[in-house]
Amino acid sequence: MRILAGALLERKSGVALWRQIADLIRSEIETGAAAKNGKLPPEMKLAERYGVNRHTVRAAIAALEQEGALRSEQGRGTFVCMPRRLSYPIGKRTRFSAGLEGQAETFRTRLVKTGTAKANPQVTRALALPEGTECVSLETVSETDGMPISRAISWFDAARFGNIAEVFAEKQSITMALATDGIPDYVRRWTTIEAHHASPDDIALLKLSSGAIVLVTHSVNEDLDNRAIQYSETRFAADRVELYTKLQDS
Amino acid sequence: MRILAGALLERKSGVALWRQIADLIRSEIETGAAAKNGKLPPEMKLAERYGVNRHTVRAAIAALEQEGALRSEQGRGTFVCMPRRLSYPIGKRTRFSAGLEGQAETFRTRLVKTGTAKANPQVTRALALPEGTECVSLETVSETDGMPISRAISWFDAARFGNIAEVFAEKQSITMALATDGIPDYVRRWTTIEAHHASPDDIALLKLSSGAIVLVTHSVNEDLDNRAIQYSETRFAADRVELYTKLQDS
DNA sequence: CGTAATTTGTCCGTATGTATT
DNA sequence: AAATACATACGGACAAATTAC
Repeated sequence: MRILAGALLERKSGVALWRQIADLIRSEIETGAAAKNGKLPPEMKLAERYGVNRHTVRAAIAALEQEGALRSEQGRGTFVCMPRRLSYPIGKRTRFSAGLEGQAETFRTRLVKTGTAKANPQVTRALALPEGTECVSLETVSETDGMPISRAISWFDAARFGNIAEVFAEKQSITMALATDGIPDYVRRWTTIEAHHASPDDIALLKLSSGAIVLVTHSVNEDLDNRAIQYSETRFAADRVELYTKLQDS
Repeated sequence: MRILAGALLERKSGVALWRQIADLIRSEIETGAAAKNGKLPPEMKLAERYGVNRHTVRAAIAALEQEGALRSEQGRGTFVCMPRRLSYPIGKRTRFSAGLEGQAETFRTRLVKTGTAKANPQVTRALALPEGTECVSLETVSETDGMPISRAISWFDAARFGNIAEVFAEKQSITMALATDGIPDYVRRWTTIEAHHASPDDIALLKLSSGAIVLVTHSVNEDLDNRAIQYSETRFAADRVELYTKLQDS
């Protein structure tokens, strides 16, 4: 019956079967295991494979259609419309769109929220500022081809970059906003990488499913005089990206 | 107070309420918003805050207990037990115990399994060997202070390092085993980083609870003549480590 | 010290949603 | 389409352990 699926699907896990199957199909699409030539097996075959009823598979497919990963056509079949995992380089010269060049058609970073406030110690320590310094925060969501890839909160010293939110709103790029503010170039000083369960905010902004994972990086960028100018927390949808580093100094 | 929760919690969304609340509490623990002095508010207060029944909160807490984030004691309360993360540097000169120096008392890498076989294409490509080349694999588990931190599978060209398993068994260190085999020094060429749900093997070997996360790195080490000598997959317990990189080349 | 208040653990029952047959 | 089984969520009651007074 459902002996095989019994190993993969859990029945009282708090997640409905159709949603688990949706998650499964999504991840199988990513590894290329589910779909030959971009076409999914028939619903009956899938129901058999997962050891569930056809109606349950249909609910899963409906959800994936809703979120844009699949498109099914009566009489023809169900087809994949979903990108593969992107490889995001974290190096000395980390830039969002430049790093993903060639892996997607369009790039966009959208401003979600901005504010100015006394920064918490974590931020001021990273930026080497006195505790309690006023900082500007920029909350953004980055997308490639309409799919959210990551969201970030960045902090800047309000005394030097008080207007960065407005400049960003115009230029749509932090690199360009910094250039306008007298920072022609900058490099990544360090990056820490953690993995966490997605928070409710992650789930909403990155369009994740509950139980999804995010790769969380904290990083500091510095100008060419080695002065810290930007501290960021970036949260990547872990099933859409891998991070990548090449030959690095100790 | 339950107006707020009403905006965050969705009923009939395919995800059980108790699971959504578990996600919420987990993220609040991480930001430190949920627990004062490491103690969670009483179940009744939480139920009130989220606008649900106490039993639903209990289900959420039980899930977080299962995954190792909370511990509740009858009559006393529910307490946070998220361990502090070790910071594991991935740099040009990545070494296990040297990297964690000062963060723990004892370090140990234990050999779990070893074998020789035709390597799969992923391995041979990384090592720049002809497809189907015989490779030695070493499966290890690394611990600090008795707590498993990571496990790794490393592959070496069998023609050059056919005896590395025996040498490792004696030396208890890959660096020393390579030195014995004529590799006085080596550097990290590249690293990719992904995050996944823990596999059954991860759960067993790293003593994780079900539902835990692993940080998965793939990496290649090369000798001083830039010849690839070692390809590794390392799986870190994500709630015990963060990865760290400093100033790195493009 | 004992007693009451707090807080978690367990049991019952009922209504509704989900999945299969 | 209907019957069945199970999971989810709620409500209440009381027991057991700990803490406060």
